[in-house]
Amino acid sequence: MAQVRPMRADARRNYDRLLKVAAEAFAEHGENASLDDIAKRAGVGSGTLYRHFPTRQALLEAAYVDRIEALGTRADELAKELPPGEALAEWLYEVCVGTIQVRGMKALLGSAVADGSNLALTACGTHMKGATQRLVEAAQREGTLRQDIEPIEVLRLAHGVSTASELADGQGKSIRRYLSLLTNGLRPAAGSE
Amino acid sequence: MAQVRPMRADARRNYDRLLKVAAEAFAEHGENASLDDIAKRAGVGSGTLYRHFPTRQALLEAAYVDRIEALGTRADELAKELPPGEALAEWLYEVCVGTIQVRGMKALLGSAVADGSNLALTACGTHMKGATQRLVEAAQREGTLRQDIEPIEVLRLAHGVSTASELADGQGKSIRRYLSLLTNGLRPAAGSE
DNA sequence: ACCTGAACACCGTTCAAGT
DNA sequence: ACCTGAACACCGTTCAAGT
Repeated sequence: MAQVRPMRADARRNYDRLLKVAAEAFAEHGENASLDDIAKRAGVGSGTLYRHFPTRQALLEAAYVDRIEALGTRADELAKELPPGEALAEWLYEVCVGTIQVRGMKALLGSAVADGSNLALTACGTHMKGATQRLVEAAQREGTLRQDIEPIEVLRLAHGVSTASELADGQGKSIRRYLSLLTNGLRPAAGSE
Repeated sequence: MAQVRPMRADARRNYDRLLKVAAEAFAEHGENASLDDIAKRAGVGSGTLYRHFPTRQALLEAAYVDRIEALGTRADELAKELPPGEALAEWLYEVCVGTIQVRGMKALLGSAVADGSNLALTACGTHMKGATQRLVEAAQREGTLRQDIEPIEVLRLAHGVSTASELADGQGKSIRRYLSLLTNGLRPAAGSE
């Protein structure tokens, strides 16, 4: 976390513009938005883009890391306002809505919870897993969520719900419905309390 | 369904080789396999590929239409062997396994159940929807599946389960588990029988 | 009637030259 | 130290020329 050498003013300017433009482009065109186009719209050479963000994934993550952090904060707010089971459900709803409204975020969150993702590799992954863990464990203590489920699995299943909702209509009209089916399935079996 | 003019022998040969190679390529590299590569491996010019299959989607569908038909047949077999609810669950399992083992099929089935897909547009869509409808309605009559769910929604949710399983591990080890959570969620509410 | 492959457009990525 | 943009490789798609 050491504050490495501050950027030169022009570098800083380019970096910020790239992030802003990238967030727009990914939101509009999805994770495969043209990098060349992003560089052009930010008014920099393509090499500059690669200097700052060596991979598409790096740019994608940097573009949305603040949104991800906001989701983490939101989790804690909900945990204070609602009983654990409802807090989890509502948080997952907001996560799903985000992934559908901002097209690039679905890919980002997907790769964050994918099998190979080293925790260390993604700041986003760390935030998401932390937030989920707090909500999931509270719901399990409360007894409204099966004990035999891992936090990360909940995120993966929510990602599946987003995918299904995406198929149902371009927007997220089915998220609420599909998520409640999932929540149903995740409740402890009737006789096991 | 009129048997339009038979193909010239060389055209037929090219058509068949393209399908064979395409099925392999899509299975291995997913829906974005290089079309140029497919043409080369089939030993034809790229123009020939476009003549037979004007869009990537058309080739993808043609490459797997027999597999999709097989799934339709399989649905009827299972309906004879098992009680409706179990038949549906087992069939969805086999569908999910297919979409994960053969990489291109996930995209194909996804687009078949996507919002905009005109029934007419895809033979695959028609097969899948028909098979699902038979299984779903039987399970609803039996009382093991909520009444308020459409057959196509079951397919979309199964697609979501595939997506979640893909995130969990490269193969389909979690399909069984995630699918049973879904089945749980789809059971009629306790008091509503 | 069908096939071929050159030609074009587009995109990602690298790197020599510039400041 | 950082930026630029030309250069290269790759892929999708079209179409004039060939059989």
